[in-house]
Amino acid sequence: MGKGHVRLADVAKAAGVSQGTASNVFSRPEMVREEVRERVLNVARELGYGGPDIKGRLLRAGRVNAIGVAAVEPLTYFFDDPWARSLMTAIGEVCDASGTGIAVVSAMNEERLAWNINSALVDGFILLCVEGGERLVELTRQRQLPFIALALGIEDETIPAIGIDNVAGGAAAARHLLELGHRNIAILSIGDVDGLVGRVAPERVDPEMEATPRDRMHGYWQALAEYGIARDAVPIQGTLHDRPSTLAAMEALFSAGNPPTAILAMSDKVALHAMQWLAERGLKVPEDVSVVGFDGVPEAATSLPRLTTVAQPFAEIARRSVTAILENALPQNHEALDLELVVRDSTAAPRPR
Amino acid sequence: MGKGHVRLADVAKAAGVSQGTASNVFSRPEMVREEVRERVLNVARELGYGGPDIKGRLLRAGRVNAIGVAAVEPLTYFFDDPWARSLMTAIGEVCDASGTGIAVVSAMNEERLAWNINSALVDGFILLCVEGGERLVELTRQRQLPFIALALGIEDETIPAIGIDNVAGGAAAARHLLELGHRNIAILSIGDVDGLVGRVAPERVDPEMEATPRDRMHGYWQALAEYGIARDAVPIQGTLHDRPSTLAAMEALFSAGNPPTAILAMSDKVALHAMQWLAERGLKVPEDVSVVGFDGVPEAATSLPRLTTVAQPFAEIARRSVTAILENALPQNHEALDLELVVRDSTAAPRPR
DNA sequence: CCACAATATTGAATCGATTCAAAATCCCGA
DNA sequence: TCGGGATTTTGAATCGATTCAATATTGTGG
Repeated sequence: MGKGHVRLADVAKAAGVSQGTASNVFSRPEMVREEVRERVLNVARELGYGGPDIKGRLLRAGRVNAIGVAAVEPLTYFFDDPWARSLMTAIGEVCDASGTGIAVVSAMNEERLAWNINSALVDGFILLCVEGGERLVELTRQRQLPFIALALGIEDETIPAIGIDNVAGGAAAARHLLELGHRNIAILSIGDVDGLVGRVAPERVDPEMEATPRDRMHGYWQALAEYGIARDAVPIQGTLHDRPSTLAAMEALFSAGNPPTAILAMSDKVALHAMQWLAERGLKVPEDVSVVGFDGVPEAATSLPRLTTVAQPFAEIARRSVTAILENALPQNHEALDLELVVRDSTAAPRPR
Repeated sequence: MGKGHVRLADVAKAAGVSQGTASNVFSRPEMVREEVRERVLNVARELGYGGPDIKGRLLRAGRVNAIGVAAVEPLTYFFDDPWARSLMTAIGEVCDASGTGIAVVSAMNEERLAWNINSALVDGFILLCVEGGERLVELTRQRQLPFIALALGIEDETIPAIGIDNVAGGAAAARHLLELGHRNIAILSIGDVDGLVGRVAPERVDPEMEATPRDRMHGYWQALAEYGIARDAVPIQGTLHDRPSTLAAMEALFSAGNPPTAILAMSDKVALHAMQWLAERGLKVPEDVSVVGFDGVPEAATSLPRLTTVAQPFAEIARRSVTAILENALPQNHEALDLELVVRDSTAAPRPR
């Protein structure tokens, strides 16, 4: 910190050995005679030298031993959002095992994002492409480091990515409700486009929605069709994936005539907020209304009632991502991992009427 | 990434300019004639040069523009634990505003922790001293970077730290319950020492507990004493600050005769688990049992019922910590920030009997 | 057309370590 | 005491950029 920063060269000179030897004292101590080693160590202590500076070492080694996780979201996203946290936790587990560090990189604005991506000291990136995925990928490409995109809905097969089978997952969720006997189902969609809040017409889904919610929607529709239910018959309420818009969506759904007996929520976060709204309105889950979430975040397992959801294989996603980057063995094709319907206490047959 | 890594020198040579000029093209473009700039940029593109490598720049500049947050916990802790997350979110907010990155550094074991601390590419550290704080401080000291300790209960005034007034906070929490009329109160303590699980005798608090829970305990006792209640009259159940041990503690508290009408929990996490246990047992909060948490994490504001708690000034702690490190203006004395009692729906007068 | 100021470019030093071929030293048996 | 293999140490090159004093070029007014 101070001015007179001591460096390895200073220690070497003061101890009367070459810089190479001094370096060895710290990085490969077994290589240097004990007597010399001790002398150097002593001098180092006297001078207040705290061991090799990582920056110098880094320049030679070229390896940082850390991976960056990036998203077009504020930094708080990584610690706030249930999905991001589930993923970060899983990534943390893998990194812990391999002694790798994690740097979270994010951005308030475009310009800063570019700068952050370019200056992050990492060996590679995991990209959380929830929003603005294309841009994020483009930016990261320039950095010329290994990266892998998650939650990306893009067709471009040249982008290393790990995906999940959102269509099948959505279908499983809807089918579960249908099998229980529900025929009056409403959908809570997610997205960050302002236009897609409030009642959303089915025609707008394909052109306007991001890939993830779009695929989930198609999954819902697919199962619904199997039971002869038309798209127009299931109301879609768009949310901004936050509490206020979810509450508003529920309000709209239940203030209209013929309220739904079951809700398909495109994320657990939204589902959990919806359940809170229902509880505050005195509606019982699952007796009055069934709710199915999506993602399988830990909160879903401890909510009251515990939430039925479609779980992502977070551990598997994390494992593949981290090893792909660390070993620079990026997947050549887009793999879509399977999701698993986890039935818990938030779904039941509709009340007979 | 391949083998033939292009560097600035290559670009310079290929473009027929000096390395200095080439450097300027990227870092201070206004300094070089447009014609030259364009030529260099073109050559760079052809060669596949992706801009200055951060590692080289770093070595010169010496500044990373990132701060490390460290704890003697696995990496998952930062994304899992409510308290850590609240802090991380607050830190993220401050860092976002100043364009600073965050690296989380942690450790499974001692050895790895030392290595991680020493090799983290950061300008300074924020230390989460929930456990093993002394050791963490010692390790970080060697790195000779600015650091600031949080949640440290240590007397050593030479350690830059930001603390909170746990005694006053604990007293406020207890006083709140006492004012409501509760006289039969139980305490849920927290700690990672195996010995302090289950029923804890008051005598063991001072010698065995970590500073934070110890101070909170003294705060509770202080208020209790004001109302003439002896230490021995309030049962203390130790938890490991996780779900299973909290559930076990509640079990013990309520299976004995004369169950408490109110619970003082030393953290919101524990309080929230306790409330879940109560709900599952059919006990109503606050009608049957009042619960007060500690910390003021966001979950406490959205739980059902919303949790009364003693809130830490997370934003203020984060602001002070980050600016202290970034400006290398570390506090010279231990400041203890005030806590605020936030009364919500989990506390009420005890049922008349 | 020249002197002189303003602007661009160069080249070498620097940041703080690691690495490795070559040189020096050590150790041991003959 | 000497040879020669094993072990240590040295010194210089290298990693990939930035910086800045010195030099070259351009532009302007007289």
